[in-house]
Amino acid sequence: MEKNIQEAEQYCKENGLNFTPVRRKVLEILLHKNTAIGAYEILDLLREAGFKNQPPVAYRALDFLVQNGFAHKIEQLNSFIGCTHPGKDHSPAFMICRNCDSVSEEEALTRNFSVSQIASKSGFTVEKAVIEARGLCHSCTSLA
Amino acid sequence: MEKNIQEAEQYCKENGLNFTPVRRKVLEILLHKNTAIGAYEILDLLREAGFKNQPPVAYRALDFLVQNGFAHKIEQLNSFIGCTHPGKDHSPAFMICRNCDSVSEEEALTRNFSVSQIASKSGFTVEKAVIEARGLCHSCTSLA
DNA sequence: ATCCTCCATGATATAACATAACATTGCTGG
DNA sequence: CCAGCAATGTTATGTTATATCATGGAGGAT
Repeated sequence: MEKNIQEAEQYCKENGLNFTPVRRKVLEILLHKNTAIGAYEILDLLREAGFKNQPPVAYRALDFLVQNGFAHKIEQLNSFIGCTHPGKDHSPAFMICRNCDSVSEEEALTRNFSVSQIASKSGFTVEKAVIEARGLCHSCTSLA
Repeated sequence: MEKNIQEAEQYCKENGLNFTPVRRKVLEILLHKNTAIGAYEILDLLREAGFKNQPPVAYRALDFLVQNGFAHKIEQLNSFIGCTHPGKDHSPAFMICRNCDSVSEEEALTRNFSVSQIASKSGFTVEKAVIEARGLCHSCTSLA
């Protein structure tokens, strides 16, 4: 946990990123849970810790963390989770338990994998899968 | 398009589902676009068509359509798209173009596939992939 | 040293998305 | 007839997210 924070700090230093107190705090909050948490819950925790607590405070910090690979947004839950193995170039798959709300991040290496493979490796039983790719469709690629 | 509606109607008849006017209208709205559209935009179109337009009207119809496989929610966009090949048991993957906003639904058969496979088949260039599975984690499965 | 610019934060307001809760209607079967 | 149920009507509110403009503080250029 503390190790993850320090790695983030190191990475920011090396890459000219500003790892400010509120960004650090939000990352700490995220890493202290293994469930995804919403922006407004983060906001409450920030207030308790003495930070300002208007929505943009949380959303800005989250944007920074997501942009730089320290956190991910879980779209189905409109909430966020700390990244347990940051590294700029990964394409994660999340396994969200409907019973205990735990979220585990699995690496979908090179985007070449199958959900069932990943799930069975970790003992997860998939009931529903959301797969949404963003990019350029065939015609828009051609135009470029 | 009209064919899809009739199939939906037929399917509902066979399965004791109530394909009411507002549900039909929402499905028509969804099928007339190849982009995903938000609940409030649907609401506007419903009003124009003479339906009531409080939010629950749209959300209820959308729930029905999603429940029964006639539409899907695109989580990244908080919006909805008509299903082009309904059939109770499918596990779709969506390719969302950032340039023209088109969304294409590909079948991720048996949940055993890879995003890159699907994408290359359709000429889509993936920039980011969201993969989120819901179900039961290992420990919660054991407890059951 | 002064100023300028940039990035981050502070603060206010509002937009966009979604659901709770209760009332009403209209069908269907006893 | 009327009880029960599914769908819809209606009002209100909850939840998530962003736009916009103001302020502050660090670091570089002259």
